[in-house]
Amino acid sequence: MSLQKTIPQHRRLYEILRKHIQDGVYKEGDLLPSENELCQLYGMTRPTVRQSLSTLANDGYIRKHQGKGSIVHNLQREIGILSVSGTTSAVGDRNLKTKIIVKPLLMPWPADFMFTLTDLENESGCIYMERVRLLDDVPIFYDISFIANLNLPRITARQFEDRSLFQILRDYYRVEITGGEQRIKAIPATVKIGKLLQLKKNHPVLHMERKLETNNPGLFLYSSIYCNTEKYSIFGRF
Amino acid sequence: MSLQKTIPQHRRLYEILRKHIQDGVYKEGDLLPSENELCQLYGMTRPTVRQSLSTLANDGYIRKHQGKGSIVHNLQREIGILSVSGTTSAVGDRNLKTKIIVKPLLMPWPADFMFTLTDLENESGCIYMERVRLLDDVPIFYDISFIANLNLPRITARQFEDRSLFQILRDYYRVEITGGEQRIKAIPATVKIGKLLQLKKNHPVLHMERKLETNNPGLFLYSSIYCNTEKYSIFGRF
DNA sequence: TCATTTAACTTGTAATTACAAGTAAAAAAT
DNA sequence: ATTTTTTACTTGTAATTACAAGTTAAATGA
Repeated sequence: MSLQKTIPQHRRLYEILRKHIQDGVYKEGDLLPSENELCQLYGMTRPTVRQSLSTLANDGYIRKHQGKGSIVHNLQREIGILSVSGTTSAVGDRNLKTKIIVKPLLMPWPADFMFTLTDLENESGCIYMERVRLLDDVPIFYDISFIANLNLPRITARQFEDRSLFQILRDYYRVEITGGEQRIKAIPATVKIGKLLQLKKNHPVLHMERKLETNNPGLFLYSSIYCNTEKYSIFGRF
Repeated sequence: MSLQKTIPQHRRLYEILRKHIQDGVYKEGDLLPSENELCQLYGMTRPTVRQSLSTLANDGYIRKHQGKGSIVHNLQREIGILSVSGTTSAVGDRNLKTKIIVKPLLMPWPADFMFTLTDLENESGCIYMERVRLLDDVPIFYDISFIANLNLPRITARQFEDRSLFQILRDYYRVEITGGEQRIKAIPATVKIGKLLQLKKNHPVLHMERKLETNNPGLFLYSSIYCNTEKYSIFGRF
């Protein structure tokens, strides 16, 4: 079974423009080519172009202004609440490092998992991994991830050091995040969490439990994330 | 200047369906009338109906399935991260009470405000209020709100006890939330916060700083929210 | 009876046309 | 020179048509 037969035109243009925005071809505040120009450039009609732009706007990559145009709005932002916004200065990706605590391994799901699982998920077991992410060599996230072992061949062999989990899923398996839900709490740091995040025991830590939906029906990503919010806040747009 | 001259058809249908979903006319899991049926019912063409449904889907009220239909998906959810999801049982609105700590009053903006303000906002001053919201008589939120004093006549005279701030803005001033941003941290409770949320000093507390955008350009709602996440988590979808 | 095929739905994609409404810069008038 | 008007753009709204693709249940076959 092939993953995608034909890509719709509006999707194709969406991906082109999104990539251009992320790669900096169009920068924050820039005006995108007008709808009619895009029609000519990519040989589509306006409704098709508008569908692409509409999706881009919904995803927060651009803002549309009647009579003016589409303005790039590529704020610091990932899925839901993810990005880290430093209170002192803006943070580029260059200072972000990832340390693997537990390499990806196949195992059964924990007995009392934080989310309810489908039978299919339960049967197939999960890919488990633990990572700590550092910003300027300060540990910010302690990340425990669970993915159902569904249609992800050889994933435990991939290199997770530099690339993000999302990027790997996207590049190798064409898995895209389409939405999700999360629960957030403030909890006192346990000894283990305190050690990993270089905080004292009982220091306030942000705890997120997340379930991410993908374009692959039935495939979800689960993660339990502990955040050191001493210096940085969790930033989110909606 | 009137707030709205003519409402587009797709917007009108969107509002109708959204209201029906929220009022329970269409319940969770229900199948909405098909696009062609909606065309007939409301005298529109399919592109117009599809635009309404597309917006509803983007806002999370429905999910569309090719060949099947649009399924209502009105999960517990407000704007961004707001809803409270009890770990023990689902929480209805009936147990939610609001206690006013500081009644709405007009005052200048704080000197070192958490977000940067426009000149217009700075000149007009802000409407300030403090509230504590209780769930089953347990204080959950300590909410400090700031709104620019722009086109909101007599707002300080309104009753804020039962109704939410959002509801008042919507009903009386036609102000709708269109998006926003927020920063989240885990912090130790101060003495004041501990007192209001019935927690010991230094107990972990969730702190959210939020800026909400509205359909009224230039009008933003700001709030600083402290949450007791002992028994309840903050739940969010995206 | 059971499995397969067909038909009748559903939403998805896409081109075409027309006009409305907002924006900004050029042109004209003062 | 400054203000006003016009013009040429931009996106927004909306109807129309056609076919593709996924879903479901009825009809048909063995």
